Amino acid sequence: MESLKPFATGTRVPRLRTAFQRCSMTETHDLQMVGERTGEEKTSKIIVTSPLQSLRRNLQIMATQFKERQPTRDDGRLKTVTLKDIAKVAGVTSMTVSRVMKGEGYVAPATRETVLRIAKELNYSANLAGRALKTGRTGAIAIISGDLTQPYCANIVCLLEAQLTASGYQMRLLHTRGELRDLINATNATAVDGVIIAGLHDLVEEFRALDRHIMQPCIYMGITKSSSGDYIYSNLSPAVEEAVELMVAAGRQRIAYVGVGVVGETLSVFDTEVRTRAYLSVMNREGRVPELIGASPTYDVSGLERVRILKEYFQEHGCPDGLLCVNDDIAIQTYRALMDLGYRIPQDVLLVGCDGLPIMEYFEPPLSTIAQPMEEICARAWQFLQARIANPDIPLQTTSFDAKLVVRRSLAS
Amino acid sequence: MESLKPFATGTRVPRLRTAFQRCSMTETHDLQMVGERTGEEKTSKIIVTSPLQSLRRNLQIMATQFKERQPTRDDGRLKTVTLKDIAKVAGVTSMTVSRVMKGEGYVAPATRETVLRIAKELNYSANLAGRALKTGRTGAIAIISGDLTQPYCANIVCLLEAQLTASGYQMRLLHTRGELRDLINATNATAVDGVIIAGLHDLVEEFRALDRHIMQPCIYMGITKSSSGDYIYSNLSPAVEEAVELMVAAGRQRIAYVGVGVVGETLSVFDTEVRTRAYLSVMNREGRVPELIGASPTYDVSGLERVRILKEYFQEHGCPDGLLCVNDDIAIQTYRALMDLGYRIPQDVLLVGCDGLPIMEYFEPPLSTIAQPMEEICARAWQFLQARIANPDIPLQTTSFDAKLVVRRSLAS
DNA sequence: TTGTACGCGTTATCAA
DNA sequence: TTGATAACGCGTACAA
Repeated sequence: MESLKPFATGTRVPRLRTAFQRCSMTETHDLQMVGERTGEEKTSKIIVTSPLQSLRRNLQIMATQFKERQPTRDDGRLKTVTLKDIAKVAGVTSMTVSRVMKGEGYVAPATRETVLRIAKELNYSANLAGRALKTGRTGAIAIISGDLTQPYCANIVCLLEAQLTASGYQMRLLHTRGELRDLINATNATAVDGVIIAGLHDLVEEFRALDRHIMQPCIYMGITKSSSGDYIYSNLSPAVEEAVELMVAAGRQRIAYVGVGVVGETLSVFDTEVRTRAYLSVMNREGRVPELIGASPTYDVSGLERVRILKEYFQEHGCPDGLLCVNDDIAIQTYRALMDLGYRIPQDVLLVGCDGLPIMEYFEPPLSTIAQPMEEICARAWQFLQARIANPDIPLQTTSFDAKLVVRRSLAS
Repeated sequence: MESLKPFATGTRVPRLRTAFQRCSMTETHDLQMVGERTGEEKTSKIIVTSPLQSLRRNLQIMATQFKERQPTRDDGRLKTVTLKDIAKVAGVTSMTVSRVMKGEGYVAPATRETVLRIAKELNYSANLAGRALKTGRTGAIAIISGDLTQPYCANIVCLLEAQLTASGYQMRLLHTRGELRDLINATNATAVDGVIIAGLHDLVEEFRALDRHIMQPCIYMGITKSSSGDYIYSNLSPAVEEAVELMVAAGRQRIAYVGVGVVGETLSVFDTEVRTRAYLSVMNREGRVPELIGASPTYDVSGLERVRILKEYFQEHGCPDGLLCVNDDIAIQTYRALMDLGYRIPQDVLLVGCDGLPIMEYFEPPLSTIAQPMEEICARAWQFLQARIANPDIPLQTTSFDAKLVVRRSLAS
């Protein structure tokens, strides 16, 4: 490791300690571009120092696609290229062009080629509004999801987006912080061919009570079943039970469940779901005393406030030696509370979350979690929805997937 | 703390250790619903044990909104209620109904009331395709964002969604893992009134080279400026310099920068941006030797692979005593690498990330970061876009916001 | 204050 | 293999 001198900003970096000194990727390209209408020529130099292949491929695209912006019409609206424009240039009718574009019906090969060339030159792209008006299909799917800032929801949206895009559909993301009624109305006002409801763990029950008002085919993804519509069910129970049994096997005495809701004479509705039931069931089977901890009275409480609540609880009641959290968010908040109070994981407390967030692995110690097979679930949801759209009268479609316990150091004593 | 007996699943929980034992929220509601066409009556009991007020409000909605699904037409398409349907019932023309719905033009109060009542009864919602076709406005905005599984992007999308929704616009989320060309094409094919480009840190330069092909008004949000279009600029330099100066003041000798890209004779394009420049500049000013560490040759490398690369680097070259990371993701990956190798933060290494992700605060020790004022940035972006849509010919709109260093324990020696 | 006529861009249908 | 026609639902322009 040689010693280096300081240098001014903007100068080349001489020699640095570096993990990647294998190759210098610098290349210079002369990029020639010709405007289609004006015939104007442009040349610009581009220096590529990037290993990302797509950049190099894009140089070609830039060269071939260079074109001026379309002129605007007198009324200020952008003049877009329509089927008729292409038809006029090609000397055919818009119907022929339509057939070529859709790839359906009989068109003479020569005609097809001409039309395609012109369409490309004019940079044609179909007006979806016109098509939707005629066909009644918008080629879009609404996704109703929970708060995207929850990585769990973001992940679902991402996976679904990949699915839809692959099938040539677009995604409309719906999400409201307000009344569910607004969400339902928004859904109906949104021109889509179908709806997927996902990641609304806390609201799904309420939502389902209103979903008769959604006019489009509708698929549920989640941890509750439905009697009225297609759904994908995530079965968390086996993994929850496995986690508790691991804690028992590790000799832990006081195994508690951290959830959302008010714990009173009756469990809060928020927690009368599958995870809580599984926890209570296995605790009963093991002859243990259940302990329910409310980290947050409702879902709309900030993370730091939950940390405060949990610290208060642990200070007042002492800390259990095994903690099962309703989701990874709360597991992370519990982690923070435990750290603040000086507890050690896993020596003093075992900790496990639920959702399978990748971030869990990065904490010290790495945090265990219960993971759902999200890729498969999302793929299946899209499959169900496509089938339902194609034929609204097919019988009820349902599947369930088992979640899997991911054991990391936070669960290994 | 009394001792408790186990109980069977599904029974009431007798008495539990609990943080919230204040109140039992159980209420029972009889819900009466009447079908509008059939006159059929339904009653169901709902038990509310939730503190979430919206649930209670929704009971009323359910009662008033109950309605059967619309019948389907012979051709299978869902029969939707149109302006004409309402007009027929109300004994007016569709134009009158249109005026009422848009709230524009003169309509007699009595007529308006009748129309509104009927529209509500028929559960009318406007066909966006028809409106878009006529007006050329879709009421939708495309957001081109990076990978939503990056919390940074998810946050932006969330904030923008709130902005758009508040203005009565819808959001179309565009994102491709493939060629940028596809993304551009998708943008044009998507019927939207405008585009916001955000969170494409790694690709924004490439993208900008192609953005002439985007037909709609377009706003950039990011850490690079543009000469050709409206943009919001996040100025990270002052905060980066502040972080380095803090490390210097703390007596740290070897202050390195962890970024993405290949470090060779020339810095990779990925890292020839504002953060790297600010780092190099302040190191130069302080008379220090810069050290650039490539955690990942390109952006599409998995987090765990980056951890591996970083560990390899630290094992080979030893560990710097101050680390500045290009973003929070990489800061978290660096954290994991340091933990695996037994380094202590902040005793052995000071660590700071960049993005202002909330999750940073939950690590032990809490990790410092550089935060952009995202709410303001997103609000401004939407403001710019609205202005540009209203009048495409207004002069270039630009603003810049300074990022702020958030000092936590990882930066306090 | 309300109505008539027309066209936005596309495609289904039928005719040639 | 291609063309003519009509219609999808809405809103602008103008007439009454």
